[in-house]
Amino acid sequence: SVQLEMKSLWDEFDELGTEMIVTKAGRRMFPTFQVRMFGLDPLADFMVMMDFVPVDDKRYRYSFHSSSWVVAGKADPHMPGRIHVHPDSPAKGAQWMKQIVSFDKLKLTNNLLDDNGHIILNSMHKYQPRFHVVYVAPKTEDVSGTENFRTYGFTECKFMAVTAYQNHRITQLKIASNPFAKGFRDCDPNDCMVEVLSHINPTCGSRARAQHRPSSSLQL
Amino acid sequence: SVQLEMKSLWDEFDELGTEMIVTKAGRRMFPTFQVRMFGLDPLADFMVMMDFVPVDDKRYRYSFHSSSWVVAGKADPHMPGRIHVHPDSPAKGAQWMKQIVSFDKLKLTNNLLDDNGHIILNSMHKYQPRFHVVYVAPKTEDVSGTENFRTYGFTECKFMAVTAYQNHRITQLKIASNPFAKGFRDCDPNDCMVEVLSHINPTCGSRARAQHRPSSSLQL
DNA sequence: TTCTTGTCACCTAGGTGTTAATAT
DNA sequence: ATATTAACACCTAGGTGACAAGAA
Repeated sequence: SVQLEMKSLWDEFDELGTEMIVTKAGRRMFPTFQVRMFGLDPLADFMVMMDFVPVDDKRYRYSFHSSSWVVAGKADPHMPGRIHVHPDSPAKGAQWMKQIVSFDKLKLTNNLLDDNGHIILNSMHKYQPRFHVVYVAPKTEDVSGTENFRTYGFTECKFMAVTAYQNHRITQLKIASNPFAKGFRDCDPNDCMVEVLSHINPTCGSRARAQHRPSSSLQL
Repeated sequence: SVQLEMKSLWDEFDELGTEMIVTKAGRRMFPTFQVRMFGLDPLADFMVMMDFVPVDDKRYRYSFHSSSWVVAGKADPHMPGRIHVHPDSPAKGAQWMKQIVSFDKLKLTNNLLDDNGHIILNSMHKYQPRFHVVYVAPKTEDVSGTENFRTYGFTECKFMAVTAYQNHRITQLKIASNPFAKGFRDCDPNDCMVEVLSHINPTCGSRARAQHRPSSSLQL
């Protein structure tokens, strides 16, 4: 079985409507997709991978008037989705289970001609991440006719691919929870979103940036 | 067969008497040990690893008077040396051959109780790096009695383990050639050791640091 | 209008030799 | 004397959203 790591953070994003940036060069996901794995044969070899499936056949746009996503037509054509194989693959079951499996090298792009092996997505379309475990049979073993892989879907990880954030609350939650965005936090180091980030161990040591408009202070 | 990468740089250090820093937390080697591999079976699995053997049974100290290393007694007891397995192991021959194999995760320590898996060395002792390729036989194959590994020694990579640099010329060559030490270069960005570093692609964009004593300017 | 792109200041994360203090 | 340690300024390398300019 598989357990999503940082589930409470994913849920918090999901309630607002998660957005993930896609860029030409490739952008990491935040939150990072991470899982704990259980019940594997410790001595057998497994490949571990992710892919992304369209949630529906629609194209969306963000209505700032209603602060919500609205359907904007039929989906653009979906190419067959790429698969991101975890770089530690293949490895023994014991190896996968002894630590959190993190897909922090995975990047999302909107470049249809990408040749960096990144995941290609259409902006303004909705996707859901999937997780796959593939059993690597020894050459001596006959696996024809037996199910040698398993797929896990995570609905709480669904997101809209965007080139720029649409929902301002998503932006603020990213800033509040992603350490690399610490430079955009406008709060005191000692009084900093502790309740919202209780699941992260928040070291908010940034000084406020005066250039921000004060009206954008955190209100989630 | 195996070819040492950056051999000209290694030779340059070797002529001065290479020194490598060892610390409690672990220190990377510079130059980094990197090789190109040839002639492997592309479809077979191999493990690739390094270890370090004492060059002799002596302890040294640096004589500043003669600017050279002199014997300071019998070697301290050598523990059985640890082996650093390249993190990409195991992998197919094709994988190893298609790019430079770099041991940039390898760290040297003088902490006899190290539990980070670093290579433990005695300071003021001389060592030589070795490179090993181990053939991983399929379970069906009988390899008893056959040589299933090969070892390569690199005399031009021998070095003295130290906790602080002794030979000032080594310090200067490290500063001149290691990008992470760029902050200690005291030269113009446009006129910067190009002849010494011709094998590195020197981007020497650092401003001079006034606090250095000018007498230490590069004279290799 | 709506969406995308490139540049930027500001971070995280970690690899350098220096230096002063400490150990042996 | 000689060798080691720990804190430090200064780098490399790369992940953030903001912003202005450009494209559709």
